[in-house]
Amino acid sequence: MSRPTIAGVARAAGVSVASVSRVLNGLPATDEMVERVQRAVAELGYVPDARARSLKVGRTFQLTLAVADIGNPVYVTRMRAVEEVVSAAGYRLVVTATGPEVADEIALVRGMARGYADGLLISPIRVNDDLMKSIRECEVPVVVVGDVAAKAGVDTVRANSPKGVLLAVEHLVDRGRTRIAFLNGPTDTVPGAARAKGFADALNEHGLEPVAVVEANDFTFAAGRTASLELLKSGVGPEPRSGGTTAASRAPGVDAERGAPGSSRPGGRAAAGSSRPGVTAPAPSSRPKGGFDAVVCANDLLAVGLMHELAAVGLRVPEDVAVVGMDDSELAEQSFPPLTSVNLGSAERGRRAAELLLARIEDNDRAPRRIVVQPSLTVRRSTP
Amino acid sequence: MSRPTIAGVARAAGVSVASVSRVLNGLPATDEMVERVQRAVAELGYVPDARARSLKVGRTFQLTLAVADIGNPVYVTRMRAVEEVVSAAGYRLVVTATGPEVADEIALVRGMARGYADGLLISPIRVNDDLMKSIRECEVPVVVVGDVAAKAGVDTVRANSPKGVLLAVEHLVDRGRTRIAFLNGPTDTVPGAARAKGFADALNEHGLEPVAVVEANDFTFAAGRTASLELLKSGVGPEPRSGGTTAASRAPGVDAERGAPGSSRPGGRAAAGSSRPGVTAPAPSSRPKGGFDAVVCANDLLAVGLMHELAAVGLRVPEDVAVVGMDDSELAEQSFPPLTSVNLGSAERGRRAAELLLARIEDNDRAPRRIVVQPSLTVRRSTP
DNA sequence: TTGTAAGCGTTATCAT
DNA sequence: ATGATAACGCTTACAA
Repeated sequence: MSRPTIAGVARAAGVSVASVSRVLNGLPATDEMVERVQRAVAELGYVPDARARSLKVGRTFQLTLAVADIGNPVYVTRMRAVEEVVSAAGYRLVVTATGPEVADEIALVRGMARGYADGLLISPIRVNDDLMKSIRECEVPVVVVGDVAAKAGVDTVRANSPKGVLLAVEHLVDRGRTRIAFLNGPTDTVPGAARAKGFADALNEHGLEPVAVVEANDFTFAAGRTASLELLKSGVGPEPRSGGTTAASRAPGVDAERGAPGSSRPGGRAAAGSSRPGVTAPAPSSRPKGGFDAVVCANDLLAVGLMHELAAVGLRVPEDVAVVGMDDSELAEQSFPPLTSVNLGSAERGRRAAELLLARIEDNDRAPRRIVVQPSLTVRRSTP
Repeated sequence: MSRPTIAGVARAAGVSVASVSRVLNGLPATDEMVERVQRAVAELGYVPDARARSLKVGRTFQLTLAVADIGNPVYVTRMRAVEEVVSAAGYRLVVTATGPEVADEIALVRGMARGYADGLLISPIRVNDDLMKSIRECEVPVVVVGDVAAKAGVDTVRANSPKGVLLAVEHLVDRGRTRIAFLNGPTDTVPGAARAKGFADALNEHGLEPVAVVEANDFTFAAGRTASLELLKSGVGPEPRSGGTTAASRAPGVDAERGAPGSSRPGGRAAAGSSRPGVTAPAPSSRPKGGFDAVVCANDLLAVGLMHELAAVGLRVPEDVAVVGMDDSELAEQSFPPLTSVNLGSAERGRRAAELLLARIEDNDRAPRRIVVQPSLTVRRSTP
């Protein structure tokens, strides 16, 4: 026997389907009616069909959260926050993973027209006009978490990345580090571009020259390691190229634990650093002596990748190199040493975005809002 | 103007709704018909309503993956694997997070009757009869990833935890460690119980006595730290209680970096260890001298938590204490030192489970299958 | 307060 | 091959 429908319940209770529906939806009915219906429902184990219901009422009471990479720990914080406000409002949250491609995201946004959910929360990594167009034309309300053009006329909640990078740089300067490198993610992404600019501005503001800027292929641990290798090989390592005692020589018993990939390179490549693909170093004349003593990383995964490579060549964090990450994800506290990280308000952004989405579902005519969440710095042990 | 329906397309194309439906579903039609319909569809930007469709055909072409804790990195591996086979089969994967409570999971399983999806993939942390009952009675096919009673008559894909623990112990013994402690998660959970038994058996097989068994409140990083503190305080630390030179005294420059919580306890509590809640230590007579030189952890998060506390009291991994985790999640390679971990086949289990689910959707009468995925050990640097 | 019936957007059956 | 029409399971006017 198949699943009971409202008709079956009505028959079993000896009432009309309309009455069953009313009781189920808490509309006025006599006590006896309620009683009879509830008994029948319990007896048959009836559960209303959400599809039929939503087909009729035009709402699914589901909200979709689209994330590009479930593997990034920054999303778990966000998901938890979103889930909280969404379920408090009586909605179900469903999470779907889009790939890293813009096309995947466009397909997802377009697909919302199929009626899967009443609204969409999306944080695009890469953005182009087609994506913005599909978002604007989406059948259901969309709020985007991330920095997209204001003219888009869509609700957004974004972080203040430049300010975040500034906090990182200020903290480092505060702790006496001025030879600062930057390990970024791909700059053809929204966060990558924002952070690149933020870093340039922040250094500028402090009258500093960037020691090196490396761009990882992706915002992942693996990409972070690869890029860090480049950073170390690029000739702007922390060892001074002439005399001076640096921390590196004071790290006994740590640097010998593993073959140090960075140090097994052919010697004398220092000068070639700036011509390496993916690595941008200032002209030798303006480059500070002694390479970097601190690295700002565009996210925590990259930072952890970097710390692994630093350890591999016997450099200590924070003594030799201070490292600060961004996102302040769970990984930051789990890493060793625990990572000083810029909290870009991932949870807060999720919460606000969810609220915006709910508000727009209530009233689709309200003017688009653009919320920006301010960053803060969580100091842990990866900086002095 | 609202979303176009199939009727609108029919009108625009000057044909019947039935014809539109046919063209859209690839049923036979003249070239001209196809042409006209497709033009109208493109013109109006028509997208079929999935709810109406699934109401009619009885299938949603969506599959639900329920996870208890999105924060656990073991799930990202699993999700990726599941997503791959599911989308290859033309289904959409939606992920929903249940809480840690059995009640949440029961609610979710029951809720499937609402028609959200065609099948459910669930890995319950805690299991009771009610949950199994709801799974058995679920309106849609369910496959459970995890170890549940065979009599349940449901498709399952499980890991071989005991074998996994055995691999860990064998590896440690192989590397000369015999004073092995166990950091487990809650034993009222499925994996917790399985791993507890596995540890006892594994030690038995090697003629070893457990040095200590600690049970964390949860399979999380935070719980791992708390429990590790207990492990260290319980009096079965690696320092010998009488004479002898241990590794702890050979760790210069590492142990002073942070106030060592474990060592600030009131002295002379060693004997009280076995009476501490949550800590089970063998009777003093049978306890090996010198405490543990290795710890097996029930998952990677617990292991990382432990490593933090070990570092805090100046113990080196793996020199002083070898640590092995379980799950071989992304965190294992990201942790420092990289964690030797038992690969319980998380991805493989996800893949097989998804296949089982698809097969059962095809044919609901097939006999329930119980697949077990064998573990392997990934050796990294947290063991000598 | 309760029942009857229309209709949400599809697909599928039946004629044509 | 195409068109009219009856479901799918529910909610909601409208009538009684």
